[in-house]
Amino acid sequence: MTEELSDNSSKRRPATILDVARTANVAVGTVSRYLNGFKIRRANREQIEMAIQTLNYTRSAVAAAMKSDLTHVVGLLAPAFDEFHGAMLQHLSQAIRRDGRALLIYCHGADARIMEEALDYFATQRIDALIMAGAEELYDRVDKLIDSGLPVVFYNNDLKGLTADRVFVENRKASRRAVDHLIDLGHKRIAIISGDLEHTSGAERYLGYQDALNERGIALDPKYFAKGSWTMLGGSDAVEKLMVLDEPPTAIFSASIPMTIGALKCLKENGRKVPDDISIVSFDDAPLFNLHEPGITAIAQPIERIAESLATVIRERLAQPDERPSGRTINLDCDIILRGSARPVG
Amino acid sequence: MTEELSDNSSKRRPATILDVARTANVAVGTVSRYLNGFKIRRANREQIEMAIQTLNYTRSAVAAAMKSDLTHVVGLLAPAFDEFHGAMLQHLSQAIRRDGRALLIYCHGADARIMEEALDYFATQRIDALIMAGAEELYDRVDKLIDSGLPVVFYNNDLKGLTADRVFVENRKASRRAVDHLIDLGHKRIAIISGDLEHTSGAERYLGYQDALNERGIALDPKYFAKGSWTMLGGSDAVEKLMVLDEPPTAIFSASIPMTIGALKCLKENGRKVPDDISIVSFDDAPLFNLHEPGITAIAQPIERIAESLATVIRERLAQPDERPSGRTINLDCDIILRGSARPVG
DNA sequence: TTGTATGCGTTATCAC
DNA sequence: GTGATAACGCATACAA
Repeated sequence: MTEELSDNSSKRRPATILDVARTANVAVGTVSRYLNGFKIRRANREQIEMAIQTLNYTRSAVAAAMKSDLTHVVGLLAPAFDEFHGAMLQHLSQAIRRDGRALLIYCHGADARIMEEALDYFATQRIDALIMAGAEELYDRVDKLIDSGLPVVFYNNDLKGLTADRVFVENRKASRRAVDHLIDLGHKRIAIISGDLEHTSGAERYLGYQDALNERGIALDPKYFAKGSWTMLGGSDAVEKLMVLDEPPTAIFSASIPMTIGALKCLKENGRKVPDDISIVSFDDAPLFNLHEPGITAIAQPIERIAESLATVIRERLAQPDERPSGRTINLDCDIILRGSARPVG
Repeated sequence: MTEELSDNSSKRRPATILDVARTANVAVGTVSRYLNGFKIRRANREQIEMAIQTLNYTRSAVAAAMKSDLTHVVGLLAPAFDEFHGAMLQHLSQAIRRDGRALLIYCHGADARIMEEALDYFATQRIDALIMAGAEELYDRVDKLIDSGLPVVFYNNDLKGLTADRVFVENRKASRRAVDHLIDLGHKRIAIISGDLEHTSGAERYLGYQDALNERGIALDPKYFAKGSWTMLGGSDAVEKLMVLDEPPTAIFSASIPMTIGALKCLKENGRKVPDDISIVSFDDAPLFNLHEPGITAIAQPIERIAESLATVIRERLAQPDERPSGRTINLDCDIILRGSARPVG
């Protein structure tokens, strides 16, 4: 009975805008106006500030969201948080922080069921925007989400046909440059450890590989195509197959960090020296690639600029809630970092 | 004027529980009960399910949160998303997903101002629980948060004196084992590249270093203490100082991955071979440490179990909202992974 | 079991 | 500028 009154330390409900209004002797509207940065009478402002202090008032974003339909939360659907996604997340988080928002993250580990679950969760949570790598299986559901008014931004992998913003890197161009580099060094038997071709980034990296070979008059040889499925295990399996070929490749282009690591591991276990026995170039750079002996020549995505671009796109989209144009696409260039893992053939 | 009616594709407001009730010819209460998994009449259930389908209804977590005071969102305040935090985040995210929750993340980059900003943001968002590494500067504010009823879980660094749950690893014991290993190999001039001693994890790792030396009768020599401040740059600076000593160390214990990388980089640039010229052991393991030549002997934190423990602690705490006991502490053991970077002295 | 009515903490729309 | 009041969408106590 007296419980509720006596126990005022642990379960006391937080002060509301109403409490503040009462304590400050003003109307709730006035407090609300103050909180939202509108001009109010000076005397009132001081009263309100004092009341907020004494009551320890914190405005409830959830109640505010009911009216404004804005949660100040941005969803991020990502497969994992490896080197690339970790770095990306860090910069992204810091970038949208400046707009008063934060990231609500869902990690799906390439499981389609979890992706759908994530979409449901995000829909329920009424996030302001969604950042995700496209996945064909999700077309209908993402379409619905977009249709319901949720701004979506794709990165890494496209989901074509949907009205959304997009931030990508020039996968094809960069891959071509990487393979060009190998050709420049005299390599002709160049293998690719490819990501999933259903992913646009996987497909484009393969196309870049193809471009380079075509342009330099080197015939595309299917036996030098090894699927690595983006994973470390896939990378080592791929190298395993490549090594037993009659004419094994003299150089490898690996389409991602985990696959590169797998490849290096397999090479090492089989006593193949990089770059003496075989050259390798990796798409995506890792801090330790520089320290590895030899240093791993790699394509570096401009992670910071990707994050900045994502933040900018979202900021601008959310600043004009009514517009719904066809969506913009940003394409960022990558750098190639020359280190020791690729050397002249022979 | 007719705008609102004609434009029913882009701006149509989402269906509410009320719409569902109307379409299904039942009362809102019934729909609510259905949504929350209570038993209702079969015919009604079918009507409701159909209505939800046709109306494309998605329950609003924000409205629900107003009543229940539960947002199903857990805050995570982290300094960065490097190897350790990235892996941790991934497992944590997947673990709490099973409880229907997701992580709202704020990245502070060791900036106290941003940490406070994060706390404010989290308070406003009415998260269900907060996971964070302790930081002395935040004592008062976190205290207030806890006092207001927010369950807090500390990891990595403690913030002593607060009533909260805690999930840590045995930093001291593991560090001692690492240094023991070096002593076993005959090293006597063993340096530590230390993290920040204000952080409990930094302090404990130092204590473990000290324990090992003490127990084996090796005098603690202040010139072998080098502060690395957790960063890569700090790591290389520390090694720089160590190398110009009259009697440089024959072995180094580095208290974190970035510092280890910095140390290796500096060693390499100065032509010092690991382990021929100097041995090194790292606290925290990285995937590429295995590939490095030589492999880096490292202490591996049980990241998955940390994540699981955090998830469990939160699950249980949230299952008993009324209890407010003194908080439990979980201490997890680390593994030491022997590779080639430490070898007998001489 | 089901329907009704009220409250959760804000913001926005009015008159004043 | 300010004060009163009506939503926002859901959950729930209570009556039926």
